[in-house]
Amino acid sequence: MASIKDVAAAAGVSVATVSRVLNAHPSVSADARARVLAAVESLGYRPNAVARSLRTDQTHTLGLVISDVLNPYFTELARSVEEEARSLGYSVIIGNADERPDLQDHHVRNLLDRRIDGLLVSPTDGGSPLMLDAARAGTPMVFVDRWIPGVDVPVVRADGRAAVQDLVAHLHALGHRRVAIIAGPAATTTGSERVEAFRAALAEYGLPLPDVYIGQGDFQAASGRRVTEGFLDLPEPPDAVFAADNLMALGALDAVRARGLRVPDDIALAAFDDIPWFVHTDPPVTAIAQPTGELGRAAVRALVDRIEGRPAASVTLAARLVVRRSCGETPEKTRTIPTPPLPPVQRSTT
Amino acid sequence: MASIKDVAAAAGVSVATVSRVLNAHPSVSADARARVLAAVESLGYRPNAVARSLRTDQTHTLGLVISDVLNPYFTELARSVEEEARSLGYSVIIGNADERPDLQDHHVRNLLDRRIDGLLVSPTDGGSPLMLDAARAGTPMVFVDRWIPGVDVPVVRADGRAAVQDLVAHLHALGHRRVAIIAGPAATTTGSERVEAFRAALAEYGLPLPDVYIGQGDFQAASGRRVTEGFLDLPEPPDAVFAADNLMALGALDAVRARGLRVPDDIALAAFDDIPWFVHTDPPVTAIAQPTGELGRAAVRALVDRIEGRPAASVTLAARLVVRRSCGETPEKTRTIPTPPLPPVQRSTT
DNA sequence: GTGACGCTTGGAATCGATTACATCGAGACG
DNA sequence: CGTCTCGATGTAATCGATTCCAAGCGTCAC
Repeated sequence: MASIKDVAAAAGVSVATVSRVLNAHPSVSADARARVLAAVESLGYRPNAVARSLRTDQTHTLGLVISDVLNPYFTELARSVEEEARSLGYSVIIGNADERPDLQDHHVRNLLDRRIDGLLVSPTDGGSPLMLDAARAGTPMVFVDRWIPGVDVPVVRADGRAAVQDLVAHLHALGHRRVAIIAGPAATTTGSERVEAFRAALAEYGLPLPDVYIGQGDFQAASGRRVTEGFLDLPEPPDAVFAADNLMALGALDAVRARGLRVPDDIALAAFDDIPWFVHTDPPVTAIAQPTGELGRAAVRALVDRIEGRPAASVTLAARLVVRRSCGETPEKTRTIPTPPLPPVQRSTT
Repeated sequence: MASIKDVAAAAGVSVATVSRVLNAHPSVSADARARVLAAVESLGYRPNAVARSLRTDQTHTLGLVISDVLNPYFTELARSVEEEARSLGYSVIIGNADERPDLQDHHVRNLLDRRIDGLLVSPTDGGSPLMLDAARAGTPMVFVDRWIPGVDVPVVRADGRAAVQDLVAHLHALGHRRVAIIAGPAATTTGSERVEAFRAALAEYGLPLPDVYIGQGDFQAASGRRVTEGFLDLPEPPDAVFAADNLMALGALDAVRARGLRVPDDIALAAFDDIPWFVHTDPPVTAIAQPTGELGRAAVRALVDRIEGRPAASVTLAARLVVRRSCGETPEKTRTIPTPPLPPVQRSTT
C-alpha cells in the first residue's frame, strides 16, 4: 500500500509538503498542492491512520462498552452513539460485555490498549480495578444508562421514577394489588434503582413489595423466565409482574405461556424499556420508554466535550409510560396517563 | 502513560529486552525477565497497540460491515462474529451501513484506513469501486449473508431454497393461492434470490407470481408497511404475504393491523429470518430460520484462514422452515415439515 | 545595494513498539 | 590455553506519519 513517501516521490516534493497538503496547512504553493493531489489520486493513496495516531496521540475513536448487544435497547443506543460520533468526526468501537464482568474488562483493556480517545460505558457491575484506575488516571469517560456511584465520571441516563409512579397508578387503577418485580443485578444501578422506585411508588398506594415478590434476574430472557416460574409456583402468585428490562419481560411472557396462562387475564405484565416489538406481541406490552436515541447522543456530546477540553455535563432525561394492553383493558377515560415532557428534567455539571 | 522505555529504565535493561520478555522470546535470562515483569507490574504498563501495529503491520482486528444493526438478524450475526474472532485472538470493529451505500463506503474506507487485517462484508449494494478495488488489491475479505457476484471473494451464506419450497408447500396445503412477496433491494443477492426461489417453488404448484404481487422493499420496516398497504389496496389482494426479512414482516404486521384485518384469518404472513420475538407476536410468525451463529463463526474462520495464509473456503449452510401460526392452523398431521439437517450442504474451495 | 521579511520547502527528530545485527562473556573441547 | 559456540543483551534501523527548525529565495523598503 502506498505510503506518504511514495506520494512525495511521485509529486517531486518532500514528505513534509505532502503532509502539509493533506492537513490543509496554509503555506503550500498552489503548484505543489496540485502535484501532490495528483499523485495522491493516481496512487490511490490513503493516509495510514495507525501511523498518524502514533504521532499525534489521538485516534479519533470512542470506545463503547455495552452490557448486551442482543438487547434492542442497547443496539438502539449503540446506533445513536455511532451516529452522533460520526457527525463529530469520531468513529466508535463497540465492546459487548454480555453482562459478564470478565468480558467487560476484556473490552475495556482492549480499548485502552488501542488508545481510544474516550470511553463510554454502561457498567455490568460495580466496576473492576481496571476501569476505576482508568477513570482515576484521567481517561475521558462517561457512563451511560448505568453508572458506578462514587466515581467522578459524568453520567447520562434516564430517570424512570415518574414513569414508574405512573405505571403503579395504572396497575392500581386496574385492580392489581399483588405486584411483583423481576429485578436486574443488584450490582447495577438500573438493577437496584428500578426496584427502589417501584417499591416507593407502591408504598404511596399502601401496597407492600414482599421479598418473595422480588425476583433476582440478570437482564437476560432466561432469568425472566425462571423468576416468573418461581412467582407462579408461589402459594399466592402475584397478579402483576414488572420486568426491569425488555428481555426479562420476554422470558416472563414465555413462562406464562408455557403454563397455559394468559396475559393480562391471568397475570399482568409490564416492562422497563420500550422496543418496537412490544407493539406486536400478544398482547402488546405496556412499557416504560426511555429516550434512547437522545441518551446516546447526549453521552457522545458529553464525552467529546471532555476529550476536547471542555467541561462535561451529566444529563438526566425523563422516561415515560406507554400504556398498551398487557396490564388489562383501561377504562377509556383514564387511558391516557399524563406524562411529563420528554426534554431534560435535570442538568448538572460535573 | 508509561511506555516501553519507562519499563526498560525501571528494570535496568534495554527496550529490546523488555520487548523480548513481552513477546515470550526465548533468550532472556530468568533474572532479567523477573525484573521486567516487576517493572511492568509496578508501572501498570500496557503495550501501545498503535505503535505495535505500525511496526508489525498487523492490527489483529477484523472489520465487519453490516447492513443494519437494528435488524436482530444482523446483531446476532455480529455477536457470533465477535465471539469467534475473540477466541482466535482478533477484535472486531463493526460498521453499520443502515442499508445506505454511502455509509457502507464510509465504513469500508474508515476500516481500510485503520489497516484492519481483514474485512467481513454483507454488501448493501452491488459494490462501490472502493470495495471492489480493495478486493482486487488483495485485502483479505469474506462476504457474509449477501455477496457480490463476479468478485473473487469467499462467500459464507445460507441457502434458503429448500426452506422456501417447504414454505410454499405449507402455504399451498393451507389453501393459499394468491401469494405475494415483499422483496428486498434488487441490488442485493438476498433481495433477488429470495424472490427467485419463491417464484420457482410457486411454479412447482402451478402458481403464478404476478408483478403486482412483487412489492419492492428495502429490508426496513417502513417499506414492509408501505408495500403491504399497496397489496391490500389491490382489487384482488393476495391471501398470503412472504416478507424477505424480519423487519419488513414487522411492517406488514403493522399495515394489516392498521386496516383492522387479522393474521392469518384475513391474510397469511411469513418471513425470512427467524428471531426470538416471532414466538411472541400476535400471531406467532412462521419464518425461515438461518443458522445465524454458525454463519458468523464460519465467516470469521474463513477470513482468518485467508489472513493467516491458508486457503479460504466458501460455505453454504441450509436454512429451515419454522412453522408457527401466521399462515393459518395446520392440520395436526402435516404440522411438522421434514427439514434437512442443519450442517453444511455444500462446501467449495475458492 | 542591502537588510528584513515572508512564503515555501526540506531535513530530521519523534511517537512506541519490533527485530536484525553486533557484542560480550562463559563454558566446552581439542 | 586458544578458539568455537551459544545464550543474553544492547544498539540502532524501521514502520508512516507530523512538525519544529533552518534555509532558500523573491520582494520590498530604505
